[in-house]
Amino acid sequence: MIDLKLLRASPGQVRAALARRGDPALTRLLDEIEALDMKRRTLTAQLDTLKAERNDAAKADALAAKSQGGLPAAIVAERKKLGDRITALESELRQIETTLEAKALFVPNSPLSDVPDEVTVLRSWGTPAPKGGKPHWEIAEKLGILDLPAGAKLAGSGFPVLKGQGARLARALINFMLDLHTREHGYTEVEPPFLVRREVMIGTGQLPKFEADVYRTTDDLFLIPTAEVPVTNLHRDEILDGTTLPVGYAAYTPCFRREAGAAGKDTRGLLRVHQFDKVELVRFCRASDSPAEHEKLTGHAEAVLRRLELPYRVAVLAVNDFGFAAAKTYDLEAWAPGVGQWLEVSSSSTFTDFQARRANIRCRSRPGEKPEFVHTLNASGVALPRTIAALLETNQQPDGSVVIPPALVPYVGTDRIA
RNA sequence: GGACAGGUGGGUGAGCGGUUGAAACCGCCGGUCUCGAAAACCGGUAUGCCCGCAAGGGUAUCGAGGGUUCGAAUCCCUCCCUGUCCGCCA
Repeated sequence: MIDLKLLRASPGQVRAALARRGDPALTRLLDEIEALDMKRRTLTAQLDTLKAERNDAAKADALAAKSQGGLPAAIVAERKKLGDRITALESELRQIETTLEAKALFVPNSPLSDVPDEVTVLRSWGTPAPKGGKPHWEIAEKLGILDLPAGAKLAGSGFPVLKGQGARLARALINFMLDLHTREHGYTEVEPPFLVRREVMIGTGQLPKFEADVYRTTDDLFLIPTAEVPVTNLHRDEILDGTTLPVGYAAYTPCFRREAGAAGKDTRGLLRVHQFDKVELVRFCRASDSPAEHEKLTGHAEAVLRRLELPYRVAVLAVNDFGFAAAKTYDLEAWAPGVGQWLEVSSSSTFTDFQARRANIRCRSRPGEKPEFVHTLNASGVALPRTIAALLETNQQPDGSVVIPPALVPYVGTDRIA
């Protein structure tokens, strides 16, 4: 949520930062917001004066009513007039505030100043295998661990079915990742609801703008597109004790996304699906700590790929290329030699106070101090389908079998899927 | 799903339609006392918005949103949530 006070205090600065996102419609939106904010303040001032008048009168009337057993009709009429005026102005104000909020919810987060104009690869790890070999869907189909037609029969395209060692592999990855993050990175494991209320989706920024991308149930609950949604909102409307920050949560959930993608190369196999599993990392910290926290968080996601011995690279996304709510995003891309692509298996973002404002998550550094908004961050740690794709393609053998990386062997229960 | 009972500040818990942001207790912070601590005592302890450089002032908030009224924590309506019993069920 945009900071209206900041917009008021330094409109030039706010506009310049948002302009980098390259959306020309934003300027007009900000104009409207500024005008509404102005109206709101004028009206609020008027109303407060009238209400002060009413409160003073009510106190006097209370005494009079008690001693005289009632109020003169003239007084009652006068008070009623004042009351009616207040009611009228209040409904006007309410309408302005509703409109203002509706518009404000469509303003994206301001990118941090160190976000580049072009996507930039920052570092890479491991030695990518030469492009070649089979794509993961061919490997998996041959091994009988992936059944795309079965998924299509049940729910349509984009709903893969994992079978046998494939299902086992998915479960192994989930357990491996959760163990890593909870035991070595200090995260608290959470299993949240997979359906959430509308306001929860608004809190993290999926709504109101991206309603078309998410699934909604008939009783107005939404299937989570990521665990970020329920886990970040865990602390909505709270004032956290600043001395306990930062805190981190790790959550496994399925994720549901409609995002209608055209059929074709990118939608083949496991690369883009409507339902997938993911272990998500969410962190809450004080504002001053968030840049360092973002690096730490990204490192936690990287650790997964290193343990799995999957070559990857880290890129900082360009200013016009990352999500609505994010202020800065790193993508982790694992190399998949079969399809010959770097696959985005994790996105690591800092949201500064954008989500905290929407979800009203604050902290107090010391008792008695004014509460301030926390900063929220999250990263996939990591998403399963593309990781499985990279894993299968990287470790495929000439005989069609797939070698399991040592870190995963105890979880899969075998060192090779054949 | 059906029937009741409830939702008050960090917690417990009072509150007749009228100077109630709200008693009391607990907790927390500061102070006195002490070599230090405990105990005791004293004081302070919500958040948003608006005005103001500040000091401060105004206003709103008793689950949420509407309504009645000169005036609502208190009355009415809708919704949300919690508890208990019944039904159903992994």
